[in-house]
Formats: sequence, C-alpha cells, structure tokens
Amino acid sequence: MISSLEQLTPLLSGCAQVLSKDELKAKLDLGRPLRVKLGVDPTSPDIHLGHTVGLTKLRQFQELGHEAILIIGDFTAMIGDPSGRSVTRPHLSHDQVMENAKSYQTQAFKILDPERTTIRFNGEWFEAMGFEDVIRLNSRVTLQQMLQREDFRDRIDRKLPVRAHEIQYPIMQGWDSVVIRADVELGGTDQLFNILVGRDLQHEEHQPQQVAMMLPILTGLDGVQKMSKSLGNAVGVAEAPGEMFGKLMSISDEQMGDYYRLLLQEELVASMHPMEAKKALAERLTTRFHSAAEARHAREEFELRFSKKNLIDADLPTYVPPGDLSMNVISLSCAAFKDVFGVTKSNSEIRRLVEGGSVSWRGEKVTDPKTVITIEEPGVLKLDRRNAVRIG
RNA sequence: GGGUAGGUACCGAAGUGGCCAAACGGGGCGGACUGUAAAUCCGCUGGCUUACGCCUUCAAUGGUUCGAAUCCAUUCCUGCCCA
Repeated sequence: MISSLEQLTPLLSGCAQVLSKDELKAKLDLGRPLRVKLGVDPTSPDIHLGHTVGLTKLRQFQELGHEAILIIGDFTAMIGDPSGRSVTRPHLSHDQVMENAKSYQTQAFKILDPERTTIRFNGEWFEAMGFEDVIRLNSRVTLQQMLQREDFRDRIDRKLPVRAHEIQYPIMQGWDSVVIRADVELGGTDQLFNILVGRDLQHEEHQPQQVAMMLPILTGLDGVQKMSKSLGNAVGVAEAPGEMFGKLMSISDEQMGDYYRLLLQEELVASMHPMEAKKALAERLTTRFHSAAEARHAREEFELRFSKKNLIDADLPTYVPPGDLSMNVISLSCAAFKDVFGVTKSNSEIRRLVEGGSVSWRGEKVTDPKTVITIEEPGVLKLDRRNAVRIG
C-alpha cells in the first residue's frame, strides 16, 4: 500500500468537504485497509450519473487497497431520505425495493470492482430490531438535533408537514455506520447531516468516528435541481448510447465544468469551444458505459441528425403502418409514437404538436391536423424535437 | 380532546351560485433563433371530436338548486393556537 500522504491528495480531490482531513490522514496512517461506506437507496431500478459520482470515489478507494462497503438501503428506501426534499416521499413496498436493488447492483458494478466490494442490505439489521430496540436507538439523539436539519427547518417554516418517521432516516443511516464500523462515509453534500449523525452514534457506541467525505451534487439536465430520476432530469447509466449522448448534449454550458470534474475527474479546458467540449464529454461518458465504437456511432448520428438536420440518412427506427396507405397525420403519429417509442399520447396532445409546427412529413411541415398522409413511397416523419421515424 | 384556518389542474395561487375546463405566475411541451447551450420572442398546456358540441375534473360522499369549485350535511386529510 502506498503511503498515506500519496493517497491523501487523490482522495481529497473533487471533494466538497471532508470532516476532517486530519482524521482521514490519521486513519490512513493506520496502514490497514479502511472500511469505506457508501449508501444507496434503491428507490428506482436505475442508477444515474449522479450516483456515479460517489461510486467513482469509492472505486478510487478500492484501487488504493481499501474496502468498499456498498450499503443497499432496502429498508431505508421504504422510508425515503427526506434530504433536500420539500415533501414527504411516497412509500415503496419491499418487493419493489428488492426488485430495484437487483439492477442497482449490476449497474453499480459498471464502476466498482466486484472483487473488492462488500454489499450489505440494511434490512439485515433493521428487520431484526424490535420496537424496544428502536426506542433505545432513538433515545441516543435529541429532537432538537434532528430539527437542526435545514430541510426540516424549512418545511416547518413553510408550515408543511414533517412526518415523525422522517426524522428516523438520519438515525437509521447513522446506525448503518455503527453496524459496519465504517471508517469513512461518502455522500453528497446534502448528506452532511446524516453522516454526522453516524459519527454521533459511533461515539455513543464507543467506536472510532467515521470521516465524513462530501462530494458535490451533480445537477440534472434541467441545470438547476439535483439529478434524480423522479425529477425526470437524470441520465441513466443503462440508457442506450444514442439517448445518453443526446441527453448529455442538452446540458447547459454552466454545468459542464462540474460534469468534467465530477464525472471525468479532470478540469474542463477553458479554451475549448463549449460545443466541442460537450461532444467530447458525451462521447467519453458514453464510451464508459457502452463502448468506444457505440459512442463514436452515437456522435456521428447526433451530428447527422441534429447538426446537419439530415433525417434522411439518419439511422431512424422504421414504422410500418398496419393497413391503410392513407392516414390522417394525427392517427399516423399517434400510432408511431406508440409502436416505436412506446409512448402513449392523446390525440389532443398530438394535434398540439402538429399545430405547433413540430411535425413534418418528407421534410415538409404539416400544420393542419386534418392533413391526410398518403404513403406512396417511404419517407421520414418527424414527430417532435428528438423523435422521428421512417415510414413504409 | 377544544379552537381556528385550509384542501382548486404538474407546482404555487385566484375564483365564493350561471360569463369556469377554471384568471395569473412558475414549470413542462412545441416553434423561431442557435451549438438538442444560454438569453429572447411566439404558441400550447383535461379527454373525445373535422366541426357544432359532448364528457370527466376544483379532497370524498350525499343534499339544496333550473344550474355548484362556489350553499348545506357528513367523512377524510393538513397547518396553526390551546390542552
């Protein structure tokens, strides 16, 4: 194992905050592999780029010879982390959670080294707890402590409900640290409070306290909010290469620096044209989760379709209408959306698209919803900003 | 348990008997412009219908009325104050 000082620099890079660096240094000086914890709640079946920030840091620890402990919060997922939320999360059933957990693991191993990863489900210890144990655990913290949290504060100020179970979340996350005797816990900056509760509980249990390592939060495609599947602004690691590339091309220039730093672990070259920088980013990330060839292809397709606006030569899905060769634009579009993209849109929705000038047939805009399209020979039907199909 | 203020579309928020599919703002979608960036401008934003129009929606259920998001009753939910 390389010296603690040599490890310290790469480990600290990219961190938003570390409590404390001295403690981390001291732990590294112990000369043994550290137990590094990262918790994820499988609230949806897919991991997105936001998750990969922490996973990548964890991978870095692994490469330096430390022990990665990935906590799958099968139990905590049912409660939902109130961090950064202004509303109570919906409950998930345990079955749903376990289903999600499965794909989470496989996707997490796109980044982590499976050989050197310990996976623990926190249901393992929480399910075994009786009410008495829960009460005893709760007696370790004060309500005032829990209410210090900004998101609770905020909700109280805004006169929104805060459910009693929500304040359990930090306690549970903290207890995970006690159970696995974590040396370090990784998390986004919004996890600060939860991670500190872990330290408190470890102290109560007469354990050495974990170091809190906070990574910056990756913003989603909207450029404002934290990347999250439920906000619909996420790029999933299992998404198709073309999807992934395209989504990454839609991030704002302001976000690019963060994306470079947090996902590629390097600095954005300021002199680069933003569009080129973005294409490079998209291609590299697509390569990471797919392959260089697929990423290359995604880029070429993107340039063809969106930069050159050449839909004719683009690699579009084909839709063959079942019977009629003459169809109303709306019916045709509706069927294409459904059969090709699996998206069900109402006729009204499609009429709006048509009237809004989004739909075109063989390069000609169709703005009259009454238009009947006659398919004499194959052609391209553009549906909206990003979707088009070849008909015939 | 008592008092009190509330529950309106994705969110915030008007509306308090007909002119309400419901103002306004945000968000979202589409268009123009572009680099699927930002900014700006324009349009759309319950469903069905070529259309006249019809249907479902203002926490839930029942009622009053020619007519209800609006009035009444009951129920459920939330905030605040008191105990």
